[in-house]
Amino acid sequence: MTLACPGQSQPWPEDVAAARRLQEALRARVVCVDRLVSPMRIGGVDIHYDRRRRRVFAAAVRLDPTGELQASALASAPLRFPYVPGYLAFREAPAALEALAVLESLDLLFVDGHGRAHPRRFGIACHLGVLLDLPTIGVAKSRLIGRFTEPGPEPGAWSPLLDGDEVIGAVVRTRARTRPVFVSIGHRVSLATAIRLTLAFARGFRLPEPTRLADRLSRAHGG
DNA sequence: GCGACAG
DNA sequence: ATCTTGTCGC
Repeated sequence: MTLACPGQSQPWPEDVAAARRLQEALRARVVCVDRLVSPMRIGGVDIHYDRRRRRVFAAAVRLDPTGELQASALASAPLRFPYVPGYLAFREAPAALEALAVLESLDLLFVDGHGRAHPRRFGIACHLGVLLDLPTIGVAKSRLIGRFTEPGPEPGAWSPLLDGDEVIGAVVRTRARTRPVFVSIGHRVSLATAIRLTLAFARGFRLPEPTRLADRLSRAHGG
C-alpha cells in the first residue's frame, strides 16, 4: 500500500472551494467494477474527534477472514478542516491515512461513511480508495443524499439508493429489528460485491466487524 | 427563503 | 463526531 499521505505539512485544501475542485479532479479515478482478490486481509478505519484538543483520532485494524485481529494502529492529527456535509474526507482522512500507513497491505478496506452515495460521487470511501489504490466499501449509518424505500425486515434485504434515476448505493438490512445501513462503492468493487461483503462481514451485527473493532479501539484511545 | 445535511 | 439520563433488552 503506497501512500500519498497528507502529513502535517503536506498540501491540503484550505477551504470548501478548493476541496471541491480536488474532489472533482479525483473522482474520475474511481473504479466501480470488481478489481479485488478474495479478501484475506480486511481493514477497517474509524475516527473520533477531541473537541478540547481540536485533534482527530484514528484507529485502523486488519482482520483475517475469520474475524481475528492481525494488526492495529492508532494515530492522531490536528483538525485542519471543519465538518461540512459532503467534505468529510478533508476532516478525517489525514488521521485515517496515518493510522492505515502503519498496517501492512490490505485486500479490502471498510470505511465509516459513504462512497459513491455522495453529491459528487466522491465520498470518503472513494477518497481513501483512490489515494491508497485499494478496494474500499463505504458503509454509513445514515443518509447523505438519495431516496429509497425501506428494505424488508429480514437480514439480507436491501433496496436501491437513488439519486434521480441513478443507483448510487444500497440500503441494507444487516440485522433484524435494527435500522439499515447505507452501502456504496468506494473503489475497485461493484455495488453487488459491496453488498455481499458487507453482509458477510457484519455477521449478524449492524456494522461490519472491521468497522466495529476500529470504533472500539478508537474510543479506548482518545475519542 | 426554507429544509437537509456522512462524521 | 460530541453533549447527556434514564431506560429497555440480552
